[in-house]
Amino acid sequence: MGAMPHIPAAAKPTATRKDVARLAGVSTAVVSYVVNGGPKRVSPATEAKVRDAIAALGYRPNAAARALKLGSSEMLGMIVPDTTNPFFVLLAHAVEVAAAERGYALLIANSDASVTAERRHVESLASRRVDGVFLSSVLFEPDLRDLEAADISVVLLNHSTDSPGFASVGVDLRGGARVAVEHLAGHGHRDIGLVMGTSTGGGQDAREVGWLEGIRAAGLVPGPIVRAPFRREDGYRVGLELAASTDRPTALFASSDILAVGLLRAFHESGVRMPEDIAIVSFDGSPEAEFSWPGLTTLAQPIEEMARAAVEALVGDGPASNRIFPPTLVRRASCGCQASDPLTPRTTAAPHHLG
Amino acid sequence: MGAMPHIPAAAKPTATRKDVARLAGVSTAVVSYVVNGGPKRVSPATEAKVRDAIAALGYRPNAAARALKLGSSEMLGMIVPDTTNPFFVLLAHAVEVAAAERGYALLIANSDASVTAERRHVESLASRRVDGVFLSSVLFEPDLRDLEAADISVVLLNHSTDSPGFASVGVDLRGGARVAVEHLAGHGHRDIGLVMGTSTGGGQDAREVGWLEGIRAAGLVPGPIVRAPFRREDGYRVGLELAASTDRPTALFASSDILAVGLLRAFHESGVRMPEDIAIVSFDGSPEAEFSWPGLTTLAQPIEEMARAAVEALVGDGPASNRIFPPTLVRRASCGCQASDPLTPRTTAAPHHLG
DNA sequence: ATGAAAGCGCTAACAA
DNA sequence: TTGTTAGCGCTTTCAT
Repeated sequence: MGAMPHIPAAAKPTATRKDVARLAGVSTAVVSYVVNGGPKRVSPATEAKVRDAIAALGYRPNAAARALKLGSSEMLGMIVPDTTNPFFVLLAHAVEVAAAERGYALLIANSDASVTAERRHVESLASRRVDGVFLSSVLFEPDLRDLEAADISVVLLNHSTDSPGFASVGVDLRGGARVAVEHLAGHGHRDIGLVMGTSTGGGQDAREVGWLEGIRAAGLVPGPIVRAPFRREDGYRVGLELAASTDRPTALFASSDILAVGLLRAFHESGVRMPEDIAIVSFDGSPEAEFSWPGLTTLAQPIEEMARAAVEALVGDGPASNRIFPPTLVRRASCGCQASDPLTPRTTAAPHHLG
Repeated sequence: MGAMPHIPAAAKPTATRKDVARLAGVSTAVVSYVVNGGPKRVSPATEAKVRDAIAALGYRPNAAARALKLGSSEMLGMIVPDTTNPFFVLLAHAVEVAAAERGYALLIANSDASVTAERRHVESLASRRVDGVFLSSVLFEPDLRDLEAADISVVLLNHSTDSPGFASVGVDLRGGARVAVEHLAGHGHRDIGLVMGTSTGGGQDAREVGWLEGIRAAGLVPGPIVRAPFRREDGYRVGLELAASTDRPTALFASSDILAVGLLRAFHESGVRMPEDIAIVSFDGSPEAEFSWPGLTTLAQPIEEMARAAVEALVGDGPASNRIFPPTLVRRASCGCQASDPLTPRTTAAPHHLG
């Protein structure tokens, strides 16, 4: 306990509902009615007495008891695969806000891209009887058995393939990638490579499909594909290789901002100018893309909307659905759009929308 | 519940401890003993029977019931002021890991630098009967009354002034700032400015004190002080002003990496070269400092250690203490240390440690 | 409009 | 070594 900030002598045992009832001269049921605003009505006079007693005692309902009785903890869980990636961090924060709006607290667990940790966390969340979990899984095809067994609802967050029977919220990876490539082609590029993030599960990432579609649509030949884990340092590593290679493409689509951040750094060190020597468009729309040098043209994910949709899917009462949101192309300097590269204003003016 | 991923027909009511007891042919107490490993011993044979029953039923203890009985939720709360700042995000993650090591889940709440939100979250955490909270307050002198009233332990995380009676964990802001300035002075700079982040509460930030100390120690005259909120865009804004000013200092100490990231961007746009025209040292040691261009020399906070110490302070049994950790100077290119600016290896070799 | 009381699932003191 | 049982604080049905 060493951390108590006050003089222990003052420690009064936490007031319970019974104490309030006694002080207010009513039954415990009545206290419940006023605290919860129902299910029965109470007369204004008694209500006032109860409120006074609550205030006098500093009474605070015990969430555990409530959860036990109700069978609902009014908590939601979220499993985040990578706190090193600002995209997930922003997403988690947005979810926390959206959940709070509906009275739910959020228990966040980081799986750090480990399947074992993911399972362990599912276990812990199930035990805590969360009312549902947002799973941003490492796996392409996440293992939902534990969740099923525990009879807890899931929404797959950041999942972009339609999976009948599951609720999911994601972004249109394929369409976004395609827009990226077409944008680059619009700048006159004919040799457009792909820097693709690799994830744990198998399965092909839709960004790769979209990239290829964009290439085909522009009547081009696919440029080189480079693969690396979704981390800045791996983007850096492959950037160094790309910079040194003799048949370097003139443009690159990077499947994530953090990969692009690594590329930027590698190209700077190698004296490869952007966008003159190589143009880049990336994916996510994180703050790092905005403040990098040059600013990264990126497909911004509508994080708040996705978070809201996910919460709705989890605790709302619509049917299970697969919601796919379109990303927005935010033009900055890395693709060649802006020569002077002024900072993108926060309130993005008239962005290009997909779909 | 539209989000259920399985065929509802299969939904079996969650097994309780009583079901396990029945199936194993023992009493509920015995089940408790094996689940909790005590307080009584059970024979290996019965233990096996119980474990089988648990597995067969997919039994999972109900944390709410346990919390109600024990008066402890085995959850800790953390109030984070700004999820836009990677430092806090990393810190929260480290705390989550450290807490998990001791069997605690972490309920994270973002106050977004709002005092109202901070209070609301304290309220909610208190109601959920968390066993303690980590408070990274917006306020210089946080308001602990609610926490006291709720009789819940607190450790002030990211709090660097000694406050008798409170447990706190922080970094040596003053010493770090001083090292930064001395390092810059060592590079020959005589005009060293300060870009200071402003926070909600009053009170002087120790980094400002340290900066001044460093200046004095080097026998210099204080350079200009510029103040801005702790955000990338504000760093950018003041960077633009600094770039345009006629009596710009030759070096800058920025009180946070994110401020420095904004400065970097502004200087690039303005054609101010770093470190040639202006050298920069910042504070925190976030990944953004590592991947920026040029790489930022920064005072890295020992986040994992701080997190561990905070958890220890909250749930360990030592006396309340004020732990101050020394930051480490990580040399990169922004101060003028590295001409070629290769990426700092992850395993920082022989860094300079503060006393 | 208010009250009495059962019971949510679990722990641990006490009994056997 | 194992079993019985009294609550933890709350919600809500069923009386009054």
